[in-house]
This record gives sequence, structure tokens and C-alpha cells, in this order.
Amino acid sequence: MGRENCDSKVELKKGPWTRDEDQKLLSYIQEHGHGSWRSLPAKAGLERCGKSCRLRWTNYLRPDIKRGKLSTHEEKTIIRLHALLGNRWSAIAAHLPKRTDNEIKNYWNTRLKKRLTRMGIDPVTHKPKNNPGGSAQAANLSHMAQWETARLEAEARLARQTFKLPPNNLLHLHHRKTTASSQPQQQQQQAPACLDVLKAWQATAAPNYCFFGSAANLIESPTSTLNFSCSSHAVPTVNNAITASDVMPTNNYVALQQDDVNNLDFPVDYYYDMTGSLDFAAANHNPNYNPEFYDDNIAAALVGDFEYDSKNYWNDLLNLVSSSPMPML
DNA sequence: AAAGGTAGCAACCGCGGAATG
DNA sequence: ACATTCCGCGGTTGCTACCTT
Repeated sequence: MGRENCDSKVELKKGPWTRDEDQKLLSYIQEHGHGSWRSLPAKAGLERCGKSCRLRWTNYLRPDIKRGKLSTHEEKTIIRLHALLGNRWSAIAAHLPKRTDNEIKNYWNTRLKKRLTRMGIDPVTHKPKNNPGGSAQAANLSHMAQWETARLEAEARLARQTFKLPPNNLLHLHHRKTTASSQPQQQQQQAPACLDVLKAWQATAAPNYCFFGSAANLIESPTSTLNFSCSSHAVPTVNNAITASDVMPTNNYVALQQDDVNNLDFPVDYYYDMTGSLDFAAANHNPNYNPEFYDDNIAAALVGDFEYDSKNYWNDLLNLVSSSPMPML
């Protein structure tokens, strides 16, 4: 098998990237797009393997990456998603705008996992270590997770098939607001018809809870293939279900500007919850949503000096996924 | 001040699977 | 149908900065 590897006969450079190498890669991709990663290094004048170039680009050089400390809200999102999806970093990253799967994985392994362990919670099962009960709930949650996993994978395939954008689309990353607003019709028409199926599934299977990861909620993960964005003025909720015309490829994502925020017809905080980092229940008008619990109890638990209420934590997770019946596999 | 330990993070590796011929 | 190429993912490694003794 012709595995992609870096052990070529020609000695290729490994290890940390230099500023010069970064500049070469960046300017080449900005000018030509990455195209085939395998052939890129030679064209760009780099003595690296294509895989190394791809990694450097996706995890570090891309202009649409947010770096720096993760917010408490992002931490909560990671923990909740990890409880449902496990170590599916790319799927988790799909729900965290501008964060890479590698960054999330590192953050989990170096901080969150330890923090949960310190709190007496098994970071794998998300169950309190001294309370192995709740097996029915665990099975239910696992079942939900399977559904979500399968759905994410389907969406990923769909995205790959439908939005095979030309490499030079990367050139638009720095000025998406203007480009997107000037070409919405054509792009919107490219939205996959199958999104309606997803929408229908969400509307029928989860009428009160849109479950996380509707196409419109998948916002600008730099590495995930699940990259759709909704137009800034058509924030979908259960009562305002998305349509194919609300969805367009990430490369045409309209970054929110102050003007956009001013024109929204709902509270800005709410909008940020919908887009910045998911607050599932709130975003979908879940009647079980208890903001006091989320914002105070979990946040306090995450800080570490709070006697964690594992029962509430568990119930909270279940509330997220079981507000409505799901079809059995 | 030096040595050892630890945390954080960038980068590498190997695998699975999709795409292509 | 099969072989090969390519890409993306998750696990792991290794380097560096910081902290502790």
C-alpha cells in the first residue's frame, strides 16, 4: 500500500518549522491554493513532505484560526461533546468556531482530563468514579451518541462531495464579508439538497430539541470537513428551521461585524450562544434548559473548588439529548 | 544557581477509508 | 473488482518553558 509517509529516499526536513518555511508555505498557498499536498513541497520550494505541510497549514498557518486561551464556554462545550462523542476531536472541533481538532485534543489531554479526574469524574465515561450507577442512562446516552456520530459522518461525506471548492478559494479567507455578500445566490444554490433530509430528521425526531450540529450550527472549524455556515441574519432555531438557502460553504462565511449585530432582531447574547460556542439547550429553546445550573454549577465545578454534583451533571447531559424520542437503530 | 520534574503544545506516525485509475 | 494514491483522523512523541526543590 502506498501509505502517505515522510520517509522518502530524499532526506526531508522534520521538526519545528522555521519562519522562512512558514512564509514559503503561506505565500504559495495564498497564491495557488494547496492543490495536491504531495506535490506542494517541491512547488513551494520546501524540503518537507506534503503531510507535514498540510499539518502545518491546518493547525497553525491558516488565517481563520483563533489562537489563545479557550473560554469557559468553549471548555463546557468540549466537555459536553466529549461526553457524547468521545475522542472524536474533529467532530468536536466542528462545533467550536475557529478551533482546530489538534488544539482541542491537546487541551483535553493536558487540562480538562486532569481537571475532571481531580473532581472524581472518569474522563472517559464522564461518570463519577464512586458512583457507577445509572447504567440505563448510560446506555441511552451511548445510543444518542451513536446517532450523532453516524449523522456527523454522513454530513462530513456530504460536505466533501458537495463542496469540492477550487484551491484558490482560500484567497478569500481574509475578506469573506465582502465576497460573500456579493455572491450569495450562486453559492446558496450549491447547498446540498440532502440538508433538507437532515433538517427533516431534526424536525421530526427532535421537535423540541434540535440536537447539536445542525448544518447551520457547524461554524467554521478550521480543520473539520463539516463546514457550513448560516447567513448572519437567518439564525435557525426549532421555530425557524434552516433551509438550504440559509446554508453556504464555509469559505463564504460572513464574519459577524458590529453592523450585523446591531441589525439582529434578537439579543446579542443569544446570538453569540448560537454561533460563538454552542449552548445547546438555550439555543434551541429547550424547556429543560436551566441557565442557572449551566452557568453557575458547571462553571463552578470547572473552576475546581466546588463539590461537584454528579447527579445533576449526569441529568444535565441526559436532558441535552433526551428531550424527545429518537428513532431506534 | 543548578538540577529535576511537569505542563503545554507543535509535530510526527500509522491507520482507515475515500477517491481514482 | 482491484491496486494505488491521497487525505484526514486520533494517538503519541519530543521539545521548550516554567516551576519546584
